[in-house]
Amino acid sequence: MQPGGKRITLADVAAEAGVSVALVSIVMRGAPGAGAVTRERVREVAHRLGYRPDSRARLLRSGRSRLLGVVFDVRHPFHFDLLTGLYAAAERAGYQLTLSAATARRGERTAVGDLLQDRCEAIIVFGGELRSSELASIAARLPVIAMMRGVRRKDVDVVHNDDALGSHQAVDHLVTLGHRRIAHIDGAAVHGAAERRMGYQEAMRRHGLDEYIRVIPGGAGEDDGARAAEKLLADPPTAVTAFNDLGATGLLDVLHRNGLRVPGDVSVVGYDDTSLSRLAHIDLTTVAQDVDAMATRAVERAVERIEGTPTGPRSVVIAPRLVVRGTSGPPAR
Amino acid sequence: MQPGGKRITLADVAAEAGVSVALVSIVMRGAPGAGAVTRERVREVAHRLGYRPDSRARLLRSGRSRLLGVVFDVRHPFHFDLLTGLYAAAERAGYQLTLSAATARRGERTAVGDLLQDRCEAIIVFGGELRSSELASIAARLPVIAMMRGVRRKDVDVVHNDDALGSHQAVDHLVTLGHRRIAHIDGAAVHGAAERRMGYQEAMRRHGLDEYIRVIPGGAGEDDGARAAEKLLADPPTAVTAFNDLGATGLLDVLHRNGLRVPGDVSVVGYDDTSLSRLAHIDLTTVAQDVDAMATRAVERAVERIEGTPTGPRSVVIAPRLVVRGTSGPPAR
DNA sequence: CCGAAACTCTAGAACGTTCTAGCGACTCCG
DNA sequence: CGGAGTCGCTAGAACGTTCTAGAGTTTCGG
Repeated sequence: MQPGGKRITLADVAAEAGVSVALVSIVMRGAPGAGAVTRERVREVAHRLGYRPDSRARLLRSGRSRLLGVVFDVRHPFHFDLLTGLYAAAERAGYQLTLSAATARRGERTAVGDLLQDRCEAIIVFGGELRSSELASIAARLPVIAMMRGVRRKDVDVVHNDDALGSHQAVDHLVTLGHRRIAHIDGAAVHGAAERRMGYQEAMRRHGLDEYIRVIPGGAGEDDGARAAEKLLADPPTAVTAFNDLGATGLLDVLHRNGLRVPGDVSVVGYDDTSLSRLAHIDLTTVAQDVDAMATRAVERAVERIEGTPTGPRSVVIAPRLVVRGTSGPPAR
Repeated sequence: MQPGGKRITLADVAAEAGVSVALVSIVMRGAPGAGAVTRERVREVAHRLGYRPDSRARLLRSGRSRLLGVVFDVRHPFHFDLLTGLYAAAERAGYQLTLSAATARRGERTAVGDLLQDRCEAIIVFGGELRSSELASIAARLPVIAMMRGVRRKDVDVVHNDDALGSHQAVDHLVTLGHRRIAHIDGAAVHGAAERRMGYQEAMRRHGLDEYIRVIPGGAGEDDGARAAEKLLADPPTAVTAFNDLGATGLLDVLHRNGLRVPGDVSVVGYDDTSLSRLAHIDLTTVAQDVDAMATRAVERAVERIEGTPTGPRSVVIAPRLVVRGTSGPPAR
C-alpha cells in the first residue's frame, strides 16, 4: 500500500456523509431501504473519496462470492477465444470470473489449487491434464464443469463440441467436392482425438468409402502434423482431415516444400478455427467450435448447479460448423 | 456450495483436534509457537478433513494480500508468453497473481476495475489501451507497472523492451547480409511503433544508408502488413523490417502471391517472436523480447514499491535479441 | 530450589463487509 | 385521534482468518 494511501472503507464514507455504515452498504449495493436524497449524497461522497468495495470482505460475510473459477492453458490459442465468450456469459448470469492459468512451468493441478482458496462457487476447467478421478474429488466440494474433454464420472458436468459430427462435416465437404481418397491425421491420446477419428471413419463408411479409410498417427503439435505428412508423401491422398489446425499447418508446410499444391493436388481441412487458420497466409478450411454457445452453456450449467436447480443432462454437446477457406477444392482430374 | 458440502474452517479443524483456533492458524502458517507433536497432529487432522485456507478471510485480517493484479489482452499472443514468465517471477518473490483479461467485448478499463476490488497490492498492465492519466490516477492508490508501453507520468513504473535497439539489430543483421535498400513497415499509433521506426531510421543513417530510408504506413494487424506490402510491390526493396510479426505475416503472404521469393528476392524481419513466427510454415526471422527478464523486472519493481524499499529508476529497459530464421538471407545479385 | 527465561498454548479483538432486528417518525384509514 | 403500516435509518452480530497479550508449564543457571 502506498505510504499515505490508506484504503477507503465504508466507515470512512459513513463518517464523511454523517450516516451509519449499514446505510452506506445499502446504498452501495443498491438495496432498498434508503431515501432518495441520502442515497444521492452518499453516492457523491463515496465517489469523491474514491471508495471501492472490498470484494473479499463482502463475500466473507455474505457467503456467496458469485465467482466462477476458470482454469485455462496459455499454450492453447483456442482457450483465449473461449475466455472471451465466458466473460460475456458470466456477466449475463451475474457472476464474475477468476482466472488461473496453466503454463509450461505451472500445471493444472497448481492452477486449480489456487482457485480453491479463492472461494469461487464453481470451477470450469478447459484443459485435459487432470485425471477424471482428480476432477471428481474436486467435484465433491464444489461443482466442476469440464470443457472440451470427456470425463468418466457422473459428478462432473461436461460441455464439449461434437467432435464426431465435426469430422462428418469435414468428410462430407470433401466428398461433395469429389474426393474419395481422404486420409485422417490422428491426435493420439489428446482429448477429442478418438471421437474425431471415429467420426472420420463413420463418415467414410457412410459414403461407401471403406476401402479409402487411412488413419495416420499424429498428435497435438505442428511437428506431429509434419511427421504425419512425411508418411503420406509416398502415396498422397487427394485430401486430408487433420486432428487440429496446428497439425494441419505442419502438414501444409511439408506439402509445399515437396511441391504439392494446395488445394490443387491435396485439400486440407483443420479443426478448431484458431486465429492461425484465419491468416491470409494459411487460409485454412477448418471445423469451428461454437465458442459462444459452449461458453454460455458452461456458465449455465455452473449456475444451475450452484443454485441447486434440478439439473438437466450432465453432458452438453454443441454442434460445430464447417468454415470453408482456401485449402479445400475439387480434386485434380 | 454443494448441498451437504459445508466449507471446512479453522474452527472445524480446531474442534476435531481438540486445540484452539489460534493454534491451528499457527500450524497452518508454519509460524513459530507450536510443539512438534501437536503440530503434526493438527496437520494430520487438517489434511484428513480436507481443510483449505480461505484466502479472503486471511487477507482481510492481515491487510496484506501478497497479490499482484495483472491485466492482459486475450487478443495478443505475446501476452501469454509474458504470463508464463510472470507466474514464475511472482512465485519466486512470494506473491500470487490474479488475472483480469481484456477481450474484444471487455475493455482494459473494466479489467482494471475488477482488479481494484480484489485488494491486490500492485497492478501490472500489459496493454496500451489506457491513457497515461488514467494509469496515473490508479497509481495514486497503489503501485502501477506498465509493460510494453511508455507512460508520461512519474508515478507509474515502466518495464519495456528497447524497441529502438531491436530495430538496430534487425537493420544491422540485414546490412551484414549485404542489403542496402531496406524498408520499414510502421506500426502507426501502437505503443512502441514510434521507437521502432526511429530506431530503424537511426540504424540506416549509422550505416550511411540515408537515401534508402523508406517508411511505409502500417498498423498492428496482418491486414495492415498486407496493405503496406501492396504499396511496396511497384518498387520492391531487397529487405523489409516490420513493426511486428503479424504485419510481417501479412507481408509474406502478399509477396508470395505476387511471385516474389523470400528470402531470395526480399528478406523479411518481424518483431516479437510470437509463436506464429516459429511455425515451420512461416519461419520468420524476428526480434525477440526477453520475456523472462521483463517479467522478473516487473515483479521486482512491483515488490520494491509495495514494500517501500527506496526504488531505483522508474523505467526499466530490457535489451531484445535477434532470432535468425528462414526469412532473411543475402540479397539477389 | 528459586526466580527468570523459554516454551506451548488460548482468549478475544480486529479486518470490511452484509444482514437481522428493531427503533423512531411519518402516513393513512376508520 | 389512535393503531397499523410504511419508510428511513442504525446497532451490533456475524463471516474465517491473523495477531496481540498473556496464562500455564517446563527448563535452567546459579
